Amino acid sequence: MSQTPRQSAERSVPTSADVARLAGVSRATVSYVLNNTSAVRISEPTRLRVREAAEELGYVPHAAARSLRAGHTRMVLLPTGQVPVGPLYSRFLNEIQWALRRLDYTVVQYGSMGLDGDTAARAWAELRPVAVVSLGEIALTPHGVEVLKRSGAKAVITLGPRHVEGAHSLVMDQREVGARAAEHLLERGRRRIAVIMPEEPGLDLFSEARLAGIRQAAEPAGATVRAVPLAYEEGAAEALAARWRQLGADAVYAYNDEYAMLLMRALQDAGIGVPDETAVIGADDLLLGRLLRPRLSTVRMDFVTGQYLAELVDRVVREPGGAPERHDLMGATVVRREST
Amino acid sequence: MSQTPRQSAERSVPTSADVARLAGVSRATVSYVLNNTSAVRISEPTRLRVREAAEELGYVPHAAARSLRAGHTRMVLLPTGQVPVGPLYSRFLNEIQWALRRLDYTVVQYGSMGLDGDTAARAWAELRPVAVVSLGEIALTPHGVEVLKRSGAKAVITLGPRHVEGAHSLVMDQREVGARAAEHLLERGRRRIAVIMPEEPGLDLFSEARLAGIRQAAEPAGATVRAVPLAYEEGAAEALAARWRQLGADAVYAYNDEYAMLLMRALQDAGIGVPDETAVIGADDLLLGRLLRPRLSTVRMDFVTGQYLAELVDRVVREPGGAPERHDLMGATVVRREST
DNA sequence: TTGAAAGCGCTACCAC
DNA sequence: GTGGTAGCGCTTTCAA
Repeated sequence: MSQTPRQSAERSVPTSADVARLAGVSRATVSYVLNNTSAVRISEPTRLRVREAAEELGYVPHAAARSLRAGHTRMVLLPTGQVPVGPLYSRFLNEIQWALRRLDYTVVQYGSMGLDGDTAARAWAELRPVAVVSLGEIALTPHGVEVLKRSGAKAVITLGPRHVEGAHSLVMDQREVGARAAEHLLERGRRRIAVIMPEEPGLDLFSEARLAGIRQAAEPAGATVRAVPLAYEEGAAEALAARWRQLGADAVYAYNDEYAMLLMRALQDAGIGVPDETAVIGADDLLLGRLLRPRLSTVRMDFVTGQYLAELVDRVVREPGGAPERHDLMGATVVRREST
Repeated sequence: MSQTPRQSAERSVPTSADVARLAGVSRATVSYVLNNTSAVRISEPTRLRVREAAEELGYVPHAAARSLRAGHTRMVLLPTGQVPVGPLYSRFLNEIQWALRRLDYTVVQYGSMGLDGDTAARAWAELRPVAVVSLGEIALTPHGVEVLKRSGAKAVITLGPRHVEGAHSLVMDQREVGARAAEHLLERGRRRIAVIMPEEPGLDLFSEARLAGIRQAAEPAGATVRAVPLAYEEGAAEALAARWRQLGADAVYAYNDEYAMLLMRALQDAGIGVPDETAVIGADDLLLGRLLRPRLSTVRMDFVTGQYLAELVDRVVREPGGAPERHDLMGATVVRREST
């Protein structure tokens, strides 16, 4: 045996060979029984003996060995990056897991914080997933997609602001969010728009795109747009509110409802009238946004459902031939409440 | 070849044998070079040839094959259940992933929604993780722990309300949270306590324990405790507020700050004074709780850090002999603000 | 310095 | 009905 011996003290992990020995049958038979292989008929007494032996030993099949032999896996890899972006995202994550499990895939989230796109892609490829669904937190490059496909991934699906060469991309153009917000603010007669940029890491992909959308919509109309960084802390919001009038803004788009609420409270405490002096709008339509007064206006996104995405994964896995598709699907609508 | 041939159309996944062939060396040499095996000296020209060949083919090693050969993995499994319970939890999840990655473990989150404890344990065991850190969303049984250990898991660590036989348990007794809240309310002269129980699934383990803690602290002191279900929706909160006076409560503990804020707003809109008529206290010390007026009182938990837990995992993996330990570590303190 | 070969656990082909 | 066995991709011992 070329392998170093196991630590003698502990009983070693039972294999199908152990089950076979205990049941007095061959490993093949064990495999047939435990997998209910229909192509082969095993007598009832034998089945029983095998099952009992497996039970007694606490046998659990070795997924790696199985997939090595099979030449493929049913693993769908969901890379996760920084902190989940919000409740919307969490809900989506749950949905897709549910839906994929129902389609008999094994869903594995793989934390990839601090890895750049190509390093991450390599790490994912080592696991030989049948599909990778990148939720846009890690920037997947065309090269990364290529690596994954070469490693056997049938489906590489990205959900994010941009199309990625070679992958099926669900393009959610976050600029839409900014554009809708800007149009709304313009309509309300505002011309000097501040845009809150979260200082927390990992949100850049979203916040930059939303800012760009605002610029595109507002500047041609003669409005000014100014990016203002803000950390998600009470003190930071207070400090910003204290110098708010110097900014000379008559409206603010605040990345999402959480930042918007934080800022709105600080503005109010500093004696700045909302919406009279400054209109405030967020995004994501969180329930909490309805609790402050005035109620927070927001931009709601029509997020793709997990069910839809799971079905897409399954379709592409079964029919990998199809050319990479690009779906543009982000729709965004303003929910006007009292803060604008 | 007993395996069904690959689809002829697609180029098959490159293996180390392909690399060896292209570089004109043996598979052994490829392995030495790519793993920088120090026990063996390979000439620089050979190294280069191997590296180039690997690069050209886009070779990525097969993790399953590697761990099958090695007889063990560096995978730490983090089962995830329902929706993350809150921002506290998300932060913790990130921390532990970071810390474990630094210790050279591969962190994998495995969605286990809708599986009961033992089924889930079996599914986890198939992956042969070196450690499992159960965050208490899935109820791990002593039998489940046994299955995992038999499958080679060196460390099984649970973080939850109860100790689990055979595992290292970090016992966070959520009753503490309820007890602190109750003591605080009693101290403020309240005697009829309502306890909001979320109707959303997956929170029972926490909410029930917190309720029990309130009962233990309040009832001996002559206060009454009444559980009141509430869905996380504006309408539900409104309806509850409308019949609030019939409940005859002078204080409410609302599971966490989000439910507390939702309810507090509804109470205020219904003309019920907070804290005069009804005191409101939440839990988790969310930033958002400081935005409403009156500011929300809350119970803050001293959560174990991800760093600490990662080090525990590593220690147990390296020294699996130690007897399962039980650490009681939940501390909870009231943060009094204006709502009580 | 490099190569041949064994074997990790499993499944599926083929022979009995 | 059941068993023998090859071989999935990889690492590592041993021999050359």
